[in-house]
Amino acid sequence: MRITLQDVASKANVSCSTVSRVLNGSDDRHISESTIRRVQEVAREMNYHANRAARALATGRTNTVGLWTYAVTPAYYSVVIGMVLHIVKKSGYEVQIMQSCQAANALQQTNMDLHSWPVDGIIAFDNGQHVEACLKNNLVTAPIVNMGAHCTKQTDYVGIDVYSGAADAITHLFQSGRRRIAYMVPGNAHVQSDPRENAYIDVMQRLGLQPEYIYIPEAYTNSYTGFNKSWRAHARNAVQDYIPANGSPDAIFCYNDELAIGVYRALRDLGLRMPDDIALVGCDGMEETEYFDPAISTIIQPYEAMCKRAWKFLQNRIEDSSIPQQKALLKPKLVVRGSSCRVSS
Amino acid sequence: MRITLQDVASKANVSCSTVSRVLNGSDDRHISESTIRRVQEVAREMNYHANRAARALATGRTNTVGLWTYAVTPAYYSVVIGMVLHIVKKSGYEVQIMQSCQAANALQQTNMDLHSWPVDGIIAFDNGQHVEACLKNNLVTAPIVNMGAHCTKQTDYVGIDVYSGAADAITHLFQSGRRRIAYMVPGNAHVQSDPRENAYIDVMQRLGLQPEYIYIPEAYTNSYTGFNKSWRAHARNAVQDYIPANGSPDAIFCYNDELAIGVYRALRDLGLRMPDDIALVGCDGMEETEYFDPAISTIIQPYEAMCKRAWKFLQNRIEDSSIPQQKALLKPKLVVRGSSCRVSS
DNA sequence: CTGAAAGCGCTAACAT
DNA sequence: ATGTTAGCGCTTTCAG
Repeated sequence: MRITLQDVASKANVSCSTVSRVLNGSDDRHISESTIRRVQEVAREMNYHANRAARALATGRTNTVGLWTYAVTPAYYSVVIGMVLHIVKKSGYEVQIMQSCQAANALQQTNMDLHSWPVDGIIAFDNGQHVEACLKNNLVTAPIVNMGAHCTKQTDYVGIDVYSGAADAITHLFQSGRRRIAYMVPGNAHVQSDPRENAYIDVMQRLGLQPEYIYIPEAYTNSYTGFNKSWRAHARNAVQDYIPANGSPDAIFCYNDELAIGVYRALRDLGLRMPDDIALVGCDGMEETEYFDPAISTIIQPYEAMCKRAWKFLQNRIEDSSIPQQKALLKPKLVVRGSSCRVSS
Repeated sequence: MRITLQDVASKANVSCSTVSRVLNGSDDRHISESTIRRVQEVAREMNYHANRAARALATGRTNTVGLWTYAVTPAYYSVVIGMVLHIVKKSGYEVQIMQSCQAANALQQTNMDLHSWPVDGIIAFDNGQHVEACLKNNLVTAPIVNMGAHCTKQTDYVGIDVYSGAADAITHLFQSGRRRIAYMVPGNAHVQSDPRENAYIDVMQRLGLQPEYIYIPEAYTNSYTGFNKSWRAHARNAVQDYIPANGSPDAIFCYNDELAIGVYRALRDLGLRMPDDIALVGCDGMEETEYFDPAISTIIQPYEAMCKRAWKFLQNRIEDSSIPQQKALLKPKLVVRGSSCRVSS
């Protein structure tokens, strides 16, 4: 069977408390060098590893952090998930992924998850509203760090200033001569009061231009799992319908890169050339945007820095819950490519 | 604090064993209808949820399954991960993701993971070799179901017959007049004895054609995490170097779609037209392949069926470890698009 | 510096 | 049909 603390203790001729102390490196107690060495050696040669369940029961801490994400899809979500797994596991924690995209019962689901296997802390990615709802309903006792473009300010957070990135994008389009600049956005609830959209509205107004929306029906984007048809397909369909009916804008700025890729394909379908006939800018910095021809302009988000910072914040908070609120705001970066500008490709 | 079984028991005026029995629905015991109803009601109104750590300690089962994957990246890995999470969580299990891509210490890492929080079972995706290594070293006691194109036959498995898909692809290229058909493949260890490659070798030989390889250096693909430059970039570079030096093949068949996308871009860089000058076929069925222009031909894998089947197999095995080996082999499907054929797009 | 013992919340014999 | 009790493997007072 599995090796227990007792097994190690017997073999090393000490009590299990001693083994526990050695292996956890408790500082307050002094243990003789020789005992330490002996115990460590025995533990290693027996290939001993503490049973986390038992430890969790004894300490009340699970050494697990929850990762809240809207979905797990081959887009920026998975980039962030991969990074968080990598970073957090290095610190000896496990990661438990919770998807909040089953919109209808998200709260209830979260409630279950939280109660069944209490986590020591939560990293929430782009889920400000969900976080606020959980807080309001007293669902969570574990500390939360919120990160991404849609952060609540009620917790520690590592935000990304998408507003500035989006403003840069609109300005760039204007400066390269575009006037009819449309914004493509999913109509679903989880993106209410989106900074990209606010930037779009503000900058368009300042420039004296008329906002123009291309919507993706809420129904399509509301329950996005690996099983569904993706946002790309819906974006493609939307543009295929929209442009013949309304004529072509000079530029389309998209809520994210998945949509931009769908739009890209629709424009090719319709025989419109980028950047000559129409300019295209996405958002998020998904790597594949660079592989289209022309490459698709986008707003690159500093995901790695964001994840590392968030985990640092969470560790601080777990260690001492009384520290003042931790805040950071990272800047994304507009990358102009061939889809919106004749210069580069 | 958290609600315990005892709290519920007190409030319902029963013992905790009764509560436990009611909530777990033990069949062998009979409990009065009224008690059942009362306990359930109290539990619900107190928002009681069992502590998994305590349960795990008592039962020796964690209600957690390990998901072994090579990496977490915005490619087919994340499609599969999203599906597994979805499917497995619905059965009340937690999922613990383990990445085996840190090649050097994969075994050691796995060893640690396995011992620290024992899982009830493991779903291993595309990791046959790693699975075999773990088996050989007696690292695993939990049952394993291996799924994907690289399965070991030593466990229950849900394989995908990529050999046939790849053979179809080569045949298709030949039939549309291609003769110099190159195969692009990463040179790293985790794909030794790959069915695609075997199919390539066999079919080329049968057709009397000379195999031709475009390699991606092992160093690049060996430690693929979210932090690294992706395979796409390496594929692009490889082709940018290869074709000027060796002239252009009539067709390139790629180990996966990420590579195909990199190749796509390199061909555009070099001014080569698809499908006129050269044909391109990828493998895996990543959705974005459809959004390039021309759309990239690929081999679509039945991921959803695979995941569901694998979980079924694992549940069977967990329930009764003595059942005979469970095997399934699913067929992928070649999808011919504009990158390899003038007809469709 | 080390050991003994209580207890974390739950399940599963074993009683009744 | 329900209650009592003995652990599961670990941490952590409290003794010594």
